[in-house]
Amino acid sequence: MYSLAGLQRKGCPTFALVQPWIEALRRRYLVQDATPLPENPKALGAAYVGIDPTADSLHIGHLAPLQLLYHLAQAGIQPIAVVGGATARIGDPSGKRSERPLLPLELVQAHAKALTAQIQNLLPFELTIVDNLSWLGAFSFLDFLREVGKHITVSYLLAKETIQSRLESGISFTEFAYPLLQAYDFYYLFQHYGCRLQVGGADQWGNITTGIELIRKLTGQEAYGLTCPLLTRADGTKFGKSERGENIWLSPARTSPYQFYQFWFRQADADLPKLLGVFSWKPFEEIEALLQAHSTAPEKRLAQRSLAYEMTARIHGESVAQSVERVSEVIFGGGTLEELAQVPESLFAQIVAEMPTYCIAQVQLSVVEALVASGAFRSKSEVRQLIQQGGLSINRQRVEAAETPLNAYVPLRGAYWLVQRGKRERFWLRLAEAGA
RNA sequence: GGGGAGUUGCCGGAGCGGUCAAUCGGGCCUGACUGUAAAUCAGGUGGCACUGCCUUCGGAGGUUCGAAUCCUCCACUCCCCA
Repeated sequence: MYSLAGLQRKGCPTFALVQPWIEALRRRYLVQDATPLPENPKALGAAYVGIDPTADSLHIGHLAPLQLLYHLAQAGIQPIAVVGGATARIGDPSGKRSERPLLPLELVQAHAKALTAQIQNLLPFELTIVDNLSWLGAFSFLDFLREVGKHITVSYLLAKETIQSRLESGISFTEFAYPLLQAYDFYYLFQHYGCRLQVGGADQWGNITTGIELIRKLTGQEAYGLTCPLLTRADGTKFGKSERGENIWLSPARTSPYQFYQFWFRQADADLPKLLGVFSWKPFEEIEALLQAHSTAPEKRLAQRSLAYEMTARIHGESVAQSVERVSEVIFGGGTLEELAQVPESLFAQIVAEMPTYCIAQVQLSVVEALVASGAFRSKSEVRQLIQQGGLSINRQRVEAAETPLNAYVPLRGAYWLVQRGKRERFWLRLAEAGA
């Protein structure tokens, strides 16, 4: 038996991780904290990760814990994903500065459906997916207080870092009670699926240990917890958001495959060991070889390319990944306008389909007017400023003056202008047919 | 219930009657150098018909030639006492 108190603080290494199966995860940067774990992973029975359906898609922040599940499944542990149809209606205070608005039931259910499908497609093996609404939904408030609440003291919850940090800014009883719901999930899975391990992001440590505590109180048996680090980049900022601060979603409706691919492709060299370790399904040795090859010629961006391809293929499929990769090569390859114009029709169609495209209705416009009218930019000042700074190119040619008429640039295939904003952002401006 | 402090641009945070579209820092954007990397340096960061004009400093009124700055009311946040 171990002391829970000693395990609650994040970031303090609690003991030596000697088991080889854990060591394999650790060198992939997938381990932040763990309770003492059994030597044989099979003793864990099953492992689960919980995801609350607070949006209609997963984003890449959800991937790391699922990767834990992936590797555990490889080690022979049955993987379970809990879609938190019940808990999403309450709101997890972990890592949140302020109270969250309550989500309507129908919305949560729609989200849960979408996430279930995504999770299923994400892991290459049979996976049990359950919704905690199926057991928490039936619980009456009184029964919950009697059967669950009785076993966890307020002071125990108050000691949690996630609760602590919210005491000043305010936390409702609803969110305060959240850890109990998640604890009960763990208990339920322990009883019904023989699940003894819960995994999650580092921010879930408090909730996980609460579950372990509940299981111990109710059954006298031991359960385990394992968290992966919340990813940060080498410069200390949060990983997983675009430069603009938007999430990178798995749903193509929210983040296009092209943008998804580009996101991975742009990662900094210094972050690659971590990113490949965490996200790639390649064997560790293969990753090391790749990093080695990368370091001899970093300008080739071998590692970024490999990572971007693998992730895009996993999420959006092999053929989309190929297409997006080819498109990126053509668009960023630095080819001249002539080369771009001579691209085969089928590839050109692909390029246009994959990249963001903005439409205008007529050509009798200045560059500035056209870009604003198409919706690509929010204001004319923004475009003018960009031009002034030399950051705007159309059809591979730098725009020198804001008043330049758009038709000073000959459109590709009669209707397309390739717009480059800075060195990374590229999109199409398209002349829409009058009737269309 | 009583007393006090506050609400400014993406964030932090100055400004306390005119010279304020608002110091500064962070973030973000762009350029140079490069490799769609990092670091560094430089510039930019409300809108427009751009040497000018228009709309911004919690909301609504008011005082004044003139307000982010003063007054009144309202809303919200925080702190202290009970």
